[in-house]
Parts: sequence; structure tokens; C-alpha cells
Amino acid sequence: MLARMSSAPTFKRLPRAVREQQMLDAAVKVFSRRGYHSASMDDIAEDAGISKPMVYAYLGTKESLFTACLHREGTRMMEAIVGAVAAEMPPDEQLWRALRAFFGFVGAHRDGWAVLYRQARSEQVFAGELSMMRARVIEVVVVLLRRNLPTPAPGTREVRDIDLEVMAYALVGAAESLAEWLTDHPTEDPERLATRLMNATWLGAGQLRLGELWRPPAA
Amino acid sequence: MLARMSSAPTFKRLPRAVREQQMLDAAVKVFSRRGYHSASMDDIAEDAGISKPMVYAYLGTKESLFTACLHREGTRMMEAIVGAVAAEMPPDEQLWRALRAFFGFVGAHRDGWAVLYRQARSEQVFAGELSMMRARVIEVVVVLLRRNLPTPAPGTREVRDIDLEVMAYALVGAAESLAEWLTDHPTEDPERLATRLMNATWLGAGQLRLGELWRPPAA
DNA sequence: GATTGAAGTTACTCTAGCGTAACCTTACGG
DNA sequence: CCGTAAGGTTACGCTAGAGTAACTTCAATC
Repeated sequence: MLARMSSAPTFKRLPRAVREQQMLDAAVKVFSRRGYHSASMDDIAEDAGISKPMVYAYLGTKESLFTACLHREGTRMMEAIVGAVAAEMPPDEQLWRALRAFFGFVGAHRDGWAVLYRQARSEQVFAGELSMMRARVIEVVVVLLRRNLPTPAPGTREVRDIDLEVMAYALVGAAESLAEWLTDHPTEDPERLATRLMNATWLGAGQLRLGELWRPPAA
Repeated sequence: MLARMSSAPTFKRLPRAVREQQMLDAAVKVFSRRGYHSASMDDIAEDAGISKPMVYAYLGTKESLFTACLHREGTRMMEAIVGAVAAEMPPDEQLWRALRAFFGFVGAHRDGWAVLYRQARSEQVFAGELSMMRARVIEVVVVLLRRNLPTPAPGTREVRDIDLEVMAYALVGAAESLAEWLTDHPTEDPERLATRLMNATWLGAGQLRLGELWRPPAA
């Protein structure tokens, strides 16, 4: 089918599916470095090794090109995370594995993460879609947190839904922030970082369940 | 000095200092809603109730205008936080008050926060400056965390610098994420949110010091 | 071995929007 | 009461860059 690669040295004329991926690769790279507006379609076309009209022919306008990047990278991230956990695992292990997968993804796909986290948030055309993805993640984290806080035993304090939601937001934000930290510490591997974060938050959650409560100072 | 406001109903010809603040107000508002690139200088001038050349005369190019916004809002935020704590307070109270001041600032200056957090990060012209501000915050948090973990008593585990740094990044990220959450929960006041976050993280920090450690599952 | 259409190109058009030149107009100090 | 500079305006030049028209070329199919 497409096995005749050996004959031509610098062959052009690649099938659409291949070109599309090359274009998306280039787009993610350029968007992540320059930002949505500063990235020009010419830049992206050049980086993909193709001429601009081909980009328009395959991926449409700049906006739909960016959306395509968003979807590809978002799906990859979600799949990396979802594929790392199984429903039978204990909740803390699920969370840890999810974090590890997330940090692994960020480490391996810097550009994709930058597009998702940095660029997409600032453009309100894409912000809606993005915050829906984030909301899905938060919801999953809420479920995981709740599953680790079973029926309140006598003498323990009930953890209310709003507390769980706040914890989930905090945890997700912490993970995003540590993704930043990862960039400055390339020697740190995702597993150690996931463990660190678990330590920094999970014990807190555990204590909370036992009724320990930090209280604001009087006055 | 400038007390003659009562005489003229719709007076023009305001002194430079006043106009500059109006322009910055408008710029922060428009930048926060539209983003750096999509915001046009005409938009900003119109919103400020002045013509475009005046904006150029007082604040210079678009880039320097945005930088001015960044500095004003960044300074305001820093002052709100720094002004809320005093060195004699116990470290946990300092942290709590800082968080409360931060959430208070975000609640009261949505636009300013959006400019700082959303827009400035995506443009690498400003990203450097921004990450320096963030680094200063992180450093302060590291100090606060360390001061709450005094000389390790016998039988307790030493908390290393890198752990503190990770916790600080996590805490700052959590706060940023909860700033987002605040937008969707306008009834929640900054004080309660600060307390929630303290509960979600401080107890964790306390436990960490006592040698409790979450461990990743084997294999 | 023509035909068709997918892969690819060059060379434009057109607009948004930054930045400015050239020009008014009012307050106020001498 | 007049000169001047600060406050203010209209109207424009110019460029970057999105999007397209109008081609060319190759490979597979009948």
C-alpha cells in the first residue's frame, strides 16, 4: 500500500491523514511557543513543511485548527490519565496513578500542555470548551475523594460536598502548578512528584476526616 | 487643589494623573475580557472616554500599556497581601491572613486578576515578569511553611527544602485554582475560603512533620 | 494511455488595527 | 490680555497576516 517509501529519497505527496498529523504537530508546537494570535498560519505551514493553502484545505481556518489541536491534546491527556487507573484499585492508588500519568503527560508533551493550559485559557473562544474539560476532571477527583471518605463513623466529622469540591479544586490547581515546577526540575520524575503531592494533600484529607480542624485565630 | 469638581457638569480637560488612571482602568477591563491581542487600542480608548492618541501620549505603545496594567495590578495585589500580615503573628495565622487577603483581592478585582493570571501568562513578552512575581510569592510561602516546621524533634522526620518548595507550589496553585472557584460561588466569602484551604493543606503539612507518610503501593 | 481527482504551489486580495502627523482649544502664569 | 504648553481631536499611512483564486503535477483507475 504505502510501502514504496524506499525508492524516492525526499518524497512529497503524502496521504491526507499523515499530513494532517504533521500539520497538527506543527500547530501545537508553534501555538505553544508563540500563543494563538502571534502564531501565523504561514509559520505553522512552514514548520509543517507544507504550503499554507494545504493547511486551509485540510484543517480549515485558524480557529478550527486551534480547536483541532485542543481536541487532540486534550484527548491524549485524558486517555493517558484514564488508561492509568482501574476501577478496582483503592481510591488513593487511583489518585496517585492519575497524578503520575498527568505529570508524565506534561513531561512528555510540553507543547501540548502549554496549548491546553496557557494559550486556550486566555482566548474566550476556547475558554468555554477548556473549562468543560477541567470540570470533568474536577468531578472525577471529587468522586475519588469521596470514595476515600466512607460513612462517617461515630465521633468523626462529616465531610460535606462543598468541602470535597474545594479540595478537588485545590488538588487540581496544585497539580497544574507543579506541572510548572516540573519544567524547572527536569531531573524529577513523575512518580516521585506524584508521591510528593499525595503526601502534601492526602494526609490533610485523612486528618480532616478524623475531625481535626484548623481554626482561624479569634478576632 | 482638585476640589472644583462641583462646578462643571461634564467637564473635559482632566489632569494627566487622573486620565492615566482612567486609561489603566479601561485597559485592565478590556484586556481582561478580550485578551491582549483581541483588545484594540481603539476599544480601550473608547472605554476610557478619550481618543486614541491620548493613550499613546500618556502610556505609550500597546505593549507598554499592558506592562503598566501588569505593574499596577500586581502591586495592588502584593500590597493587599503584605498589608494583611505582620511579622509577629504565628506563621499559620500569617498564611491564613495572606490567603484571605488574596481571595479578597481576587473577589474585588476580577479584571485585575484575569489580566495577571490569564492574559499575561500566555504572552511570552510578559511571561518573564509574571513568573518573577510568582517566584517571589512562592519564596514567601516557603519561608512561612518552614517557620511552622521548627527544629525536627527526635522521632520526627526532617522536612527537606525540596519538599517545602513542592508544598509551596502546590499551595499557590491551589489558591489560584480556588480563585477560579470563587467566581462560580459568589456567596462564599474570602475568609471562609481561606479557612477551607488551610484545612485542606495545613493539617497535611502538620502530619508530614510528625513522620506520617503516604506511600505509593508496591509494584 | 487518457481521465480524473487528490496533493501541492505561487501569488495574490483585503482588512484590522497599530502608531502618527497635523491640527484645534482652553487654562493659566506673566 | 496674550503666549504657550498641556489637553484634546480627526484623519490618515502602513504592515502583518488571514484567507483564496487559479493554477500545476503526479498516481491510480478504467
